[in-house]
Amino acid sequence: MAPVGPRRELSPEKLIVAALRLIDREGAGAISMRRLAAAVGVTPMAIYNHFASKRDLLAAVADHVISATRFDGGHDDWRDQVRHCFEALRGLCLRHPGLPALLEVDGAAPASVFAPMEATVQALRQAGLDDVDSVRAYFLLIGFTLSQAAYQARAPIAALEPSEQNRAGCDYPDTEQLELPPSWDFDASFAFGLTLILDGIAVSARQPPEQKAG
Amino acid sequence: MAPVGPRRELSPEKLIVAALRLIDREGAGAISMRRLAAAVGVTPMAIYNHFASKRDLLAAVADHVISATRFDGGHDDWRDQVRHCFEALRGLCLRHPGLPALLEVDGAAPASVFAPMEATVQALRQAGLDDVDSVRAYFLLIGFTLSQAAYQARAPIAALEPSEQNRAGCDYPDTEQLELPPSWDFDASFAFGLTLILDGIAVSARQPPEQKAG
DNA sequence: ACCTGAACACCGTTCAAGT
DNA sequence: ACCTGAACACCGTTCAAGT
Repeated sequence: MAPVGPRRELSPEKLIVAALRLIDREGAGAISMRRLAAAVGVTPMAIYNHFASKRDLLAAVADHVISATRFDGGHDDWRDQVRHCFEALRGLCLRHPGLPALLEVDGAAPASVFAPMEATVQALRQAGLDDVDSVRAYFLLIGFTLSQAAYQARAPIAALEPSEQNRAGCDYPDTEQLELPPSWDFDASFAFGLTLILDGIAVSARQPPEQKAG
Repeated sequence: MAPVGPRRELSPEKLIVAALRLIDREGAGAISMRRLAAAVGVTPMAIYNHFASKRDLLAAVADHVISATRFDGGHDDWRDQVRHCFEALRGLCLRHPGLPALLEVDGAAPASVFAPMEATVQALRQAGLDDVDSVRAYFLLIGFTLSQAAYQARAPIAALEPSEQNRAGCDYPDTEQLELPPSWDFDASFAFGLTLILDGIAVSARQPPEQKAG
């Protein structure tokens, strides 16, 4: 006889994975204790043997996703380090479109939000910022990255894309007359913002901005 | 006999004002059709005579707050213009702490989010950015402003402030050893970020950064 | 046109049992 | 230790009446 696996068919890990799949597939708003329970074939109250509350469960889901990622790319240049960190975070958000909304839930932002902070603060110190300015720049970077990702995740449903038909008849003449491409390039928009912030950090740290081609 | 006022004691405006007061006092998560109805002394279903859905109501609340604000300060310098615009938006968020959360609700971000866009795009054109980069910079600015305000509104409840006790034992040595003041100065953090972004825009536009004292 | 009351299909969570 | 089932106090919204 092969030794049987763990008798318990339910576990925190199994719940986390099922919750993440539910969130990725139907959005962060679609998850409920009852739907998650049904998805793993169990009674809603069974979940409470593994998590004290829905909030705790969501925090664990966020932590599971974030702690599986390395934000420190081991780059020498502080710009490369910061770039790597927030491109990794953005990649995470694109693969798990519910993640930004998850981190906005009160108390669901877990200790793991300090992981990208660690990598960033190291880099910004190297750039010449002091402790307080490093944390300030970190909040700017993470706010920018998460809001862009949340916006992108919402865009297809909420029709918030700055495309032609959303701006038509909005009573703001300059906004209406903007010449924008028919579909918004979120990748380019993120790259633009990240470079802009890095240039701003360089100015704060009295370093020259990055060399530009052309 | 003085002419009587409108016979109708319920109106969209009355509902909007009551909803805003409820949101300001108990947070955006505390509002429900039933609680709002009770607050104005009416049956929940009476609201549906004035708004098609809860989402429509929340959008109207956000619109009411935002459209009462002038984001264009009429400044000549593009930096002053952008500063004015986002300081006004931030002031709005501080007076109505539920506003950032409100704008994150799917579809509740109303046409009025284009009001700060108008003032910003005008200024950024003047700075020398093209249409696409102006919109990109606008998204950066509004994402930064709203995320900072949301973070600040959440901080007292969610204990997310980067103060000593929240970072203790978080397994990230550099983060733990940061020398930060015991209470976080959100105003200074916002000012830092705004200046940093303006400097970054200046670099993008190939303009010299702002002159610094000292 | 505007408001009510009952009802439907949901929530998160507590509590008392079962094994 | 772990799971169930019933129940409580909520949701947003539909529907049929009332005026």
